Amino acid sequence: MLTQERRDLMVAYINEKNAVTVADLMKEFDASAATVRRDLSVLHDERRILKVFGGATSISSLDVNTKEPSVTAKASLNVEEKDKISKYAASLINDDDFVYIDSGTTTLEMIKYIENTRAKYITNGIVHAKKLLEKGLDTMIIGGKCKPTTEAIIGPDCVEGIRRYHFTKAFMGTNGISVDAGFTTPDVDEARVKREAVGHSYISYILADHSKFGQISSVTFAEISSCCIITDKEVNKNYSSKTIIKVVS
Amino acid sequence: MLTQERRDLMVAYINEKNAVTVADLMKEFDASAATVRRDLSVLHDERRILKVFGGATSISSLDVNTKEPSVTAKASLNVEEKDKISKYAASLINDDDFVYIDSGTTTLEMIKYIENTRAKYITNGIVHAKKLLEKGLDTMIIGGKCKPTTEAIIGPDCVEGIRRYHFTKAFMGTNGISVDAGFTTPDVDEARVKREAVGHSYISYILADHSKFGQISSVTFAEISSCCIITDKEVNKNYSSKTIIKVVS
DNA sequence: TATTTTATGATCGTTTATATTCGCTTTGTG
DNA sequence: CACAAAGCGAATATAAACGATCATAAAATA
Repeated sequence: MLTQERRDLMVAYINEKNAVTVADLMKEFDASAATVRRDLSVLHDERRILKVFGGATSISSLDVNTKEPSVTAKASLNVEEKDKISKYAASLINDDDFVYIDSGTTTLEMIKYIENTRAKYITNGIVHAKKLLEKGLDTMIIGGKCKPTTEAIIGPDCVEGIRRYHFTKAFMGTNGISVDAGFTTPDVDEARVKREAVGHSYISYILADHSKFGQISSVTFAEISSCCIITDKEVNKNYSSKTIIKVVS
Repeated sequence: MLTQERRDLMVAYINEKNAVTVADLMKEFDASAATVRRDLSVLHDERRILKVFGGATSISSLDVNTKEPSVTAKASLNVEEKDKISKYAASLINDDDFVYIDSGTTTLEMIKYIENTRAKYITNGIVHAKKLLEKGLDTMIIGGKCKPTTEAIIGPDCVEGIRRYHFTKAFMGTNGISVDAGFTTPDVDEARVKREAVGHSYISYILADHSKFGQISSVTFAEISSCCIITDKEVNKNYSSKTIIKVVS
């Protein structure tokens, strides 16, 4: 059997079983322990499996949730709500709109549902730009420094880049919403970019599920009354007096 | 049996079996090991199969991303040569370099081999930026309009964006190299971006396998003497008098 | 027919994959 | 905590596979 063939089959085998020992693989593929370990090391380097002590596990079972490792179980439950929010946000885009799409997972979700091909789109998310292009949309990207973790574009060049445009609609993500602190995010540089984007948009929409209400991160990027919040549940009447909230059923 | 006929049948055979050894093919097609290997090398360069140690595997089984399905059998892609060129180019990057990486497949290959984490990188390729980030490198992206097919960033904003930087090294792709026409590419907008990048770099390297020599596309983006060519084979002595050529063994 | 181009098979030094062995580290259990 | 068992990476030797080269044969071209 070919080396490559054995490794390909090994990946399939591990994915099927989800977790296997070195001994299992030795029997299954009739190879020595050294060979199996070598294979696992290679496949691990290729990111095709996860090599662990004693054997290997499928990578796919974990990879789904690794996007935001610090997020607690509480937040990850709101998948369905986020989906509805994204869908509604996408439906707001009209012909000839000049749309800014903020980096972040919520806005990324939104791109799936965008249907309007007559609008123009601009984003500071690398993955966002790629997704927009794949949908055949008229896409632009803001230049600047790339942030490793979130694959967002930030920095002074980015801020300056935004400054020359005037969007009709901006779709933003946030980490916290509070009446006093407004919309907040943990990263200073990201906050600057967000602030500039909101400032250069005719209307700004914040996409946030109900868990974001009452949360405050380190840096404010917009006042509570400057944006329209799209959410799934209005948790507190305090907010309605300050800003417009669209509750998605 | 015709050589071409044998190779066509070989592809079908490999696709059916998904993975075969050289010995298998020798028996099946009654040819020597040398001939089988030669065939496999050709078919690999043509991206019709995957040549691996000991034999070959079907390409469809693994490579989900069939980026260029329209490539005809005749268009040899010179995989091996491109690989060597990319590797050498990557080795040229030093500490504190400010490196521009042009969009395109050849330069994308190059990123795999980049090891210097002390240099700064800037690119107009969306996928390039993503790959650079994944390697943990200090990455920037140029802003502007996104071109759907190549996922490159182009347009006046992009040109203006480049204008404010001064690179120590630029790594460029090209479609054609000619003594008279210089370096050429089919797209006008892409040519403008390339021209600007070369103009703002202390040294510019052109990554091109030997098949690019003598080719001329619609738009010139640099004179023949303005860049250093990194290639695998110097086809014509005419070039050496005009520019510096590094031939990779 | 003479010459060039292309395909093929044999040889040879080099590279790659493998199994085995040997210390060292991790894990689990008393 | 201590100790045994299992797992691990590194080093090594061996066999298979490889690419490069060369000479020959077939096909195309002039």
